[in-house]
Amino acid sequence: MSDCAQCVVRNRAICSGLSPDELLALGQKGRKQTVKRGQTLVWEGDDSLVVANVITGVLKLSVSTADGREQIVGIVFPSDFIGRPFGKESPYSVTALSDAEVCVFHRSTFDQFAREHPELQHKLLQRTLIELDDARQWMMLLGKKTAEERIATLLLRISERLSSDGCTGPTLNLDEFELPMDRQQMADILGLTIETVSRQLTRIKSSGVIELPDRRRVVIHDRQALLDLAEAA
Amino acid sequence: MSDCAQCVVRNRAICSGLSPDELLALGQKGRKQTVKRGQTLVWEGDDSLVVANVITGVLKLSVSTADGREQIVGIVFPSDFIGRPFGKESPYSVTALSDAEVCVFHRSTFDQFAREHPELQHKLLQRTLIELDDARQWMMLLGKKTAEERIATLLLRISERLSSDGCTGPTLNLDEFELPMDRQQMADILGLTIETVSRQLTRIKSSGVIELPDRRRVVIHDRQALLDLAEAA
DNA sequence: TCGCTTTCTTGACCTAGGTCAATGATGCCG
DNA sequence: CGGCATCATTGACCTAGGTCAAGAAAGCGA
Repeated sequence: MSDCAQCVVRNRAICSGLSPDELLALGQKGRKQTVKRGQTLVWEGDDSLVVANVITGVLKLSVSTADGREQIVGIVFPSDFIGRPFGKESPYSVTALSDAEVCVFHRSTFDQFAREHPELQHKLLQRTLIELDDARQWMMLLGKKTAEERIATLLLRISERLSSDGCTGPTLNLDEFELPMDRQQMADILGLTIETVSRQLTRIKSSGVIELPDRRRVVIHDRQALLDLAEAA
Repeated sequence: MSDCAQCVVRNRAICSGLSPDELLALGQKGRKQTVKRGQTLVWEGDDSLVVANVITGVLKLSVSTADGREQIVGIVFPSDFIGRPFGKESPYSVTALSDAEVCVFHRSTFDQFAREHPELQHKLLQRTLIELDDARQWMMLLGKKTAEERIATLLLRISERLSSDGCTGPTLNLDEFELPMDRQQMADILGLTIETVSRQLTRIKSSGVIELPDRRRVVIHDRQALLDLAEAA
């Protein structure tokens, strides 16, 4: 890794609390890697050899049953952290949903560095706690919400997440965005089938709350209505 | 708190890495509290004022929708940690499923102590990472598993968790245990209704894989068969 | 621009699990 | 004990969402 000081996610990634020389030390241990859409960086059950920061792109975390059912258990955006520090096996696969750039570390190297730098470990803890809160919110969605509520919730979450990325670029319009995934992947996140996702999207579209100019693009016309559809906590 | 050195969970709780004098310092900041079955220690959305270690008993973490649907997003056993350090609001309620004893700290006091003791923070991080892995396994269950698979998975998980508690007592029989929750709570964990839970339990019982001597008691006759029913990752 | 492939939508039908309503157990307190 | 309240089971029925099967619409390489 050459220059962390120029990194587009330097203010939001876990590196952000480090002093300039710590940053340099950590930076020397990492390397930038590009990942093509569809490429899997880590396989479920494999030894967890790497961790990484996401610089650009979107990736999914997924687990599968023996008979091939897949559940997406997390979506990872720029500035997010990937991988399972302090653990031998990765409990999920990490796969790119779009072309992506990540900043990769050997897990053992990173683990050691983290243990020697409490500030980094604290950042990691904070982030993990937030991820846990998110995962639990998602458990509520998967356990108790209707298909329509799930779709509405997902659209809102993605729109929030994508717009909050814009700290280096111009402020993005919260109400118009590109889905970083196809219908099947939406289904795998929401615990639904692709047909149900499609049907609910057309339903919400017909009601005028959203518009779908093309497969990936979403325009939210009435955010309050969408919030009402998403209901709940 | 008087005597951490005698604490029954001292070897497994997050305190376990601390030196004797650190333990003493932390111990002086905490206090033992009993919680009655059904009593709520922390409310969803409230300011998160306390964190705690569970000494005895079982508690649930739950989130609710505006219209009263409840999802249990975590079950907490002795030696587990409760609460949301480094965060203002608790994203879930914490309620006792049985009478329980917990060792409570003011959140801000605990936060500060943790920041000053990297070893404690590391333990907390490790534990949070495991909880996150568990939550994600549960997302798979909620998103993709059938009612029968869910029930089988829950029974196995509880039996593992209860038997691993026995580090101070005699080794408990893994295959016979008391459910720390009623049918409604099982339903709320599994994203099912009470009727479905009941039906699936009788189905599995009829097949001879388990026995249900009374409301709470479970005997696993054929663990492998139960594993097969639980299937998946 | 033309095929070819992949993705998405839509329709017809089915089923796992939800809902509603009794009925049966099991406490528990007097 | 005996009467009530809680909890669990069971049955009959219903429905949200799954399954299966066509199409329709994009993307894309030549």
